[in-house]
Amino acid sequence: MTLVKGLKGKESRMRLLTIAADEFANRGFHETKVSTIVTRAGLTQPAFYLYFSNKEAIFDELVNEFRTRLRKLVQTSRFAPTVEAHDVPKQLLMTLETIFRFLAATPNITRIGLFLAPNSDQIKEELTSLLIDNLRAEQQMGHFRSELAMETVAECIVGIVERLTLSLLLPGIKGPESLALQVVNLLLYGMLANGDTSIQDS
Amino acid sequence: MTLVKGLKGKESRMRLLTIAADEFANRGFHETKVSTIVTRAGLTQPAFYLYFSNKEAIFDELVNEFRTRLRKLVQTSRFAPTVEAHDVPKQLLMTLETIFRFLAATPNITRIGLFLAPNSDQIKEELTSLLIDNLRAEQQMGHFRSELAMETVAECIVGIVERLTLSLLLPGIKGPESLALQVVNLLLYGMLANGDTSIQDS
Amino acid sequence: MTLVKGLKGKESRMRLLTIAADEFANRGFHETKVSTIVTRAGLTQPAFYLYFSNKEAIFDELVNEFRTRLRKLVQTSRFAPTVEAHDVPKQLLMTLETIFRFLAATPNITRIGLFLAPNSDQIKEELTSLLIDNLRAEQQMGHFRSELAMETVAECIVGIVERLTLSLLLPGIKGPESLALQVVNLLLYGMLANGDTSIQDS
Amino acid sequence: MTLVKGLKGKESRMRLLTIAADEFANRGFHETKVSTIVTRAGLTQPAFYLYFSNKEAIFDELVNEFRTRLRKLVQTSRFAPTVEAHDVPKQLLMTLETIFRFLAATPNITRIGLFLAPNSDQIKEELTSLLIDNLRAEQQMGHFRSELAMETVAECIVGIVERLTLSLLLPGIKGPESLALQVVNLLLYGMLANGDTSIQDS
DNA sequence: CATGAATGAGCCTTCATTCAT
DNA sequence: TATGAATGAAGGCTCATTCAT
Repeated sequence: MTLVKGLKGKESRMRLLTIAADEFANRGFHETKVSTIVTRAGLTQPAFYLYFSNKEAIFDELVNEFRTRLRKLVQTSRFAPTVEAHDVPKQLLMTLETIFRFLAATPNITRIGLFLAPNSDQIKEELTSLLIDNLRAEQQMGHFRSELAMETVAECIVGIVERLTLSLLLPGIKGPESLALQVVNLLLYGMLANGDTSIQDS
Repeated sequence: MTLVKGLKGKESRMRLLTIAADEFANRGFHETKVSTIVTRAGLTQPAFYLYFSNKEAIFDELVNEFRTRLRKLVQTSRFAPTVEAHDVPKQLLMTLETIFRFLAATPNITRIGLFLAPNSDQIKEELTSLLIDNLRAEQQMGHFRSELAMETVAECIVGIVERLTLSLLLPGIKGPESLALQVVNLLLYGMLANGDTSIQDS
Repeated sequence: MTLVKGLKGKESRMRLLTIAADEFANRGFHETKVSTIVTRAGLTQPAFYLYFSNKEAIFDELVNEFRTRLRKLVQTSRFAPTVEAHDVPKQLLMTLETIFRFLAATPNITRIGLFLAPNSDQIKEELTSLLIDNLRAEQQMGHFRSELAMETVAECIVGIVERLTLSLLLPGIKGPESLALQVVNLLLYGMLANGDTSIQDS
Repeated sequence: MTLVKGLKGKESRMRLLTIAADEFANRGFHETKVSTIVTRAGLTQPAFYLYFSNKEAIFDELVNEFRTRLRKLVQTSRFAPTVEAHDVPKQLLMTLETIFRFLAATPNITRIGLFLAPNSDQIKEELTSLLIDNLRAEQQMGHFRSELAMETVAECIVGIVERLTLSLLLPGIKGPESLALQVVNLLLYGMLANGDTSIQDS
């Protein structure tokens, strides 16, 4: 007999979610069949509809899980406003590490929320605007160059994060810490060997 | 009667390609129906198979068109190897401008090749490795900081380009020149207001 | 604890019957879902099968309830055989009133037994043949015109009753007494303003 | 080769309609399977959707066909306004004969439109209101008794027609002419052997 | 007396693709 | 160069019903 009433149902639901995440991440929405999910979960088709109203519903739930967790993560890791100038690199580094670690820890819903969801753009926009707030605050405190348009910078950071995630992080080629470090190094200090040339001058 | 033999056929084929690009770009592969393409082209379904062996074939043709054109573009705009240090920014700027202009000029196949194609990763890898070659050459000439791993930097640049393309360029929010300028400014000189702090120090 | 053994079960069963009648009457057999009945009754699906062997069984029980009650009613209100000529209208009036009152009193099972049951024809046939007996007796006593075929007349009366029930009685537009009166008036005296013309003459 | 372009399609469509009418009439909407219709028509399932957008669509088309034809019929057979008193029976007889003949001639769509359609009530209402117009006109010309409420009389006639159709006409037990004659006889002259008793007197 | 959990069976519908003309 | 007509293959979903507790 079951110790906790309703436990078995919760477990079936959970199994379906996990398997669905795996299927969606590796095959995409259309190539993922309800029949496959259900078979892998050791259930039959009607059981699926016991827990989710349709195929889209389970997909959306996964997308929302990613979205919610990402949002919480970014909101939590906001720069402390009283940060000293020499703390900026460390702060940025930690933020990026946190993000990369989260993305690496949940690769399936990352793929779903970041690359597969029809509304992945919204998710990224949300992330971008949270970043913009942080960046602008730093900029007004004089930590970042005033001539940089932070909306664009934020988009760049998001672009960097998503590309590195897809091609280096998720395949396991590089780890979260390594990537965070390189990104900070690139973004803060730029590529040039010496800082004496400015593009505006040319 | 047609003046040039096969002209009408060529035109039908062209129409199908153009409409397909529009449909694929705006709805994705699965949501695009052969029946819709064909109807918009003023043809019937069997006519479609006169020109393309199946739905994937027309999609692939569009992907390849993008891929080929992008490849040509990047190969052409390779950095001249004998470049002077103060030319680096201008060179990078021009390269990025060229790329953004190309992407903005053919928005439909850009969306297809960059975001929809299952092999869009390959396309980006190709772009990345071309970039790596260029960047490494510059680095060895002492123009770029030696501690930067150019494979990662190249990925970052590609990530930046694709994100800015999707969220600012294709929607027409910013133009190619403006974006190129901002990217160069960010990448070359970094974000910090003054360069006296190093992340390694922390 | 329940005072009377099995009381709770009887109540559940009753509740299911009442709700099922409502659902069947308003949606029809196929559009009525066991799940709905059960939910409205505050029970779960398996509980349903504690009381009824299947969906058809509960439907049939409702149909039979209607059938039985109708049969009793009609048998009871049989014409007294020794009726005087001037009592005929009153008798018919009372019979019709009784029927209309019964139908109006239980609208749900009326709808089910009269319009939804696949065997509603049998029910009506039964009613018809009871009517035929009565009518023929009257006819032989010289109260009704001898050239009328009472089988057909009985069908007509049943048709009138069912139509008036559906469109005027159940919606509450007219009451049982009003309808009975009009029907008697029409059936006994006919429509013609004066009786001097006969169809056979034409 | 086909003589008339598009003929084959029209024929397939027609076949589907005819077979569907037969299935619906004999089994009802839910028990009728698209697969059955299509098999009987010598086609496959997708072919069905070439001609009808779904199962309901073909059902509705049959209902509408019945509705339209019935409407036309009744509108056409309207009483001529200048009718002489002694023509009334003949007129009514002809109208009823026409209706019964129509119903008998197309038994399948009759069953569908009159007893199966969810909106069969509307259809009958429409018929009723057309009847009311006719009856009232006659009444005002003094042909029918002024104390009869023609709305109710019309309902009665419709009820008679539908019941006789179902139990005597469609099964082939009686023919249109016979039924029409009996109905007229009953409706016009009433059931009483002599007209000297009035219900109001009792 | 009742429930949590699950299933068997089946139907509608869609879409890319083809055949014959 | 094209069309009218049709199909193969498959997938999502629903519902009545049952098992084990």
